[in-house]
Amino acid sequence: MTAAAIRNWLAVQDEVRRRIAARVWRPGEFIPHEADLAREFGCARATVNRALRELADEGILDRRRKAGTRVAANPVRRARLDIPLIRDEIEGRGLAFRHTLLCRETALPPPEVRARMGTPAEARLLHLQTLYTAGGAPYVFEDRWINPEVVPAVTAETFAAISPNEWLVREVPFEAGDFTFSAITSTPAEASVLGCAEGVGLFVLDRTTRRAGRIITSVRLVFHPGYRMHTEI
Amino acid sequence: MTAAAIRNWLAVQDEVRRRIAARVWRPGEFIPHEADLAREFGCARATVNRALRELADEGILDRRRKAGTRVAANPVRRARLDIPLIRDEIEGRGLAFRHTLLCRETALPPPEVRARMGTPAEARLLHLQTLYTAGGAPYVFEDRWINPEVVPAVTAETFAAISPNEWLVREVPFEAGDFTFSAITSTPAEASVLGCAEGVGLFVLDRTTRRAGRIITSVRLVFHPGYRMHTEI
DNA sequence: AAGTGGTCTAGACCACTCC
DNA sequence: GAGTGGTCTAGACCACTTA
Repeated sequence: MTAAAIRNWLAVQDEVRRRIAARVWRPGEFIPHEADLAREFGCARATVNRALRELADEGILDRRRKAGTRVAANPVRRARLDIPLIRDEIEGRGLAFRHTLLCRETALPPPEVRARMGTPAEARLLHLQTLYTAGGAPYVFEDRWINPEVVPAVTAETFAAISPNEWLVREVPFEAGDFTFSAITSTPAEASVLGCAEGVGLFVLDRTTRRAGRIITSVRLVFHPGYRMHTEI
Repeated sequence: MTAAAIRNWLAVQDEVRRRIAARVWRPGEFIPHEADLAREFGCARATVNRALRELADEGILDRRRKAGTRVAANPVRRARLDIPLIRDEIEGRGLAFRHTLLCRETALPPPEVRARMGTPAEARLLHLQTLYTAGGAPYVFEDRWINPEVVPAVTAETFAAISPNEWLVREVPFEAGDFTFSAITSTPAEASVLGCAEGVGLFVLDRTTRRAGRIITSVRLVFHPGYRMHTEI
């Protein structure tokens, strides 16, 4: 059986994956250069480059100029998490979405929020607490601080018609940020808001978002018991 | 002020990001075609293509043949989670890594594991329970089921010298799988293994991995209290 | 049917890094 | 200094989708 030419980048990628899985190329070993593979597969070097570049992005290959390309010795599993709008997440499950503003004040943030947001000690921030419900049942409790100096328009918004989550995505699109996932033990306050028992494990997402180096908002989402976040690789 | 030519794909991407952030191109709107942008920026269409393709991968743009390219209306935040080897994670924090096998048996899995793994009702699987410690303190408890029909070599392995986590990554590289993150309330058994109180929230990662359509292993990782998983965007 | 993005090519030059 | 991957180009054809 003679191998057919491998002329498109997906086929090249599959073949490389196959060779790694079949131990033709072992973890830590160098694989042939782009030019050699292009000759072997009967395609252009750019095609091989695209295939290998994406495998390197996935953490499967390790590439360095001059050194060459090797199979990653300690493969990192790289999962991609999609974090949708809360409204989309709830309505995507066929449930009715609703948000209720529990608190809207301008106040001095607690020290840990101030540290995350890097604001001066005397800076007052907008503080919003919102409960999102799915089909009437508490879904997630949002505790958010916004820097009005970075987003002045926020001071005029009541968040009656639109939730803070949606308003910010619409008003401040495509910023950078960091995410921290963890678990907490519910306090009496959280138990009361989410309508669950005190002392149960809750899934938490802390997010801080920046634009042009300035921190816009810092938010903690505390999900209802049993919440799961899923992804595939 | 005259705009300089934008000739490399990263500069093109930055400029597109800038225009979206500056509301030159608004969510839901079409942006110019690749050919027009290439002319405007003074670069090749392939350069624009690479920039726009990656933005589409990130969920920022929505591209369709014939229709064109538009700014995503409901931007999904897409976070990338790196899930390293447990050893690397612990040693990366400068702590001593150690694993202890608490259980190694061949048994009938509980129904939920059997459902996840799609094995016949009478199939016996290898069951491993392992505690991983960081600097002597419990770090994560691993409860794993392995299908020996898919990975026959596993029956000969004692996991004394190498942890199940590392063995599988080394033996079965680069497979597909799905991940579920959640929070649980610690049971007495988990509290005892992890050396924490009963009834606290613990971060949990459930993972099922496949190769060639067959399910290799299903694992639950229960992390110590206070564990955080972090990523940036 | 036509227009858009998706891809491939052959060649070239550049940037980085190891020797 | 030399060799590798990283990128850009100009052109071409293809695949998909919408009008």
